[in-house]
Amino acid sequence: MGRPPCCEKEGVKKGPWTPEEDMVLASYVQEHGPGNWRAVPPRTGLLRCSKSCRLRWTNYLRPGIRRGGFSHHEERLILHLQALLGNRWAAIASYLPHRTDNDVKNFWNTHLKKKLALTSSSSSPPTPTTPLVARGQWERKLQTDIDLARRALRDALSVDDAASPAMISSGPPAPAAAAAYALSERNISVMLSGWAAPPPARKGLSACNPAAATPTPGGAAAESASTAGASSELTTDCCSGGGDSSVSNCLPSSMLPACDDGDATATAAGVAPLSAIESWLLLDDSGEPQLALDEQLLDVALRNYAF
DNA sequence: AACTTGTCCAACCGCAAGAAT
DNA sequence: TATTCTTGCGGTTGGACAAGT
Repeated sequence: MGRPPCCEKEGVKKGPWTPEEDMVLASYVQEHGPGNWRAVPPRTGLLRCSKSCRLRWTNYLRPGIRRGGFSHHEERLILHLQALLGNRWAAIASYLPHRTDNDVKNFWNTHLKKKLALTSSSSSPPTPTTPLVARGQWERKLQTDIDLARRALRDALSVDDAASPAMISSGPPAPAAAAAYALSERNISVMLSGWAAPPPARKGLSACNPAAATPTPGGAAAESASTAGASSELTTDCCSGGGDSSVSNCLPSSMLPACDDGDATATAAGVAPLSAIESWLLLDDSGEPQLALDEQLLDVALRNYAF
């Protein structure tokens, strides 16, 4: 039997969400917590399908989401992570605490892709001595070049918040037309700032990485928990024991701990454990110049990206 | 001023994976 | 074990807006 549609097509509203709908959805999630999206439309009276509700929440209403331009550090981070992970936007976004996968994806498609295209076209084309590195080859290479990867990742993850654009509360000036709505959106975020419903223990990513998959109470909390939670994303595959293991292949097995009871307990208690990968990243305090590594990683990104 | 072209991004669609039954 | 349900993810689209002609 084929998979049924997520919702009835008739009587379902599509298109942009109105502030009123946002308020209804935000209020519902505030009261019941995210999850069981199937129940949201009938319970709230929203003429939206469950999928749309979930998407609206995760991409827009969820507290702590940063809107506006990407900083240089974020840009570099995306470049590096895209070279490492490919188009796994959710995984990449998990390293950018206040960005959604949709935002990262859009930013990649509208900015970085072109940037890379320009850079690659202006630089010397691949020659027989610099063959295009297939992803699998790159991953194998990375596996044997852990030190390079470690330093590059650490560098990429050292996002300087001071250099980042302001958060929602003091975000970049919005177009006048959107100002009113931005205000209501802001209000919703403020309203939800105290939201503290415990994240439901769900499968895979959610279980290992509550910060990335579920809202955390307040921006500060989300910020503090995000990095460790995000890093746990890399352990998801090993936890679930399935799926694409390319990330696992990139890293030594010792850096990919199982989701043991200790981790689970710490996560459940709201204390994000220092993940193995972060420990790994923090090991090297040599403080060597990172510019060359940046260039190497960018080179990898350029060669890895097929036009 | 009117039209065309380009950019940005919110939202939709379909697939896959995991959980539930 | 098989089937169904629910959610997450990545690719793509459509509309609003800006810039250019």
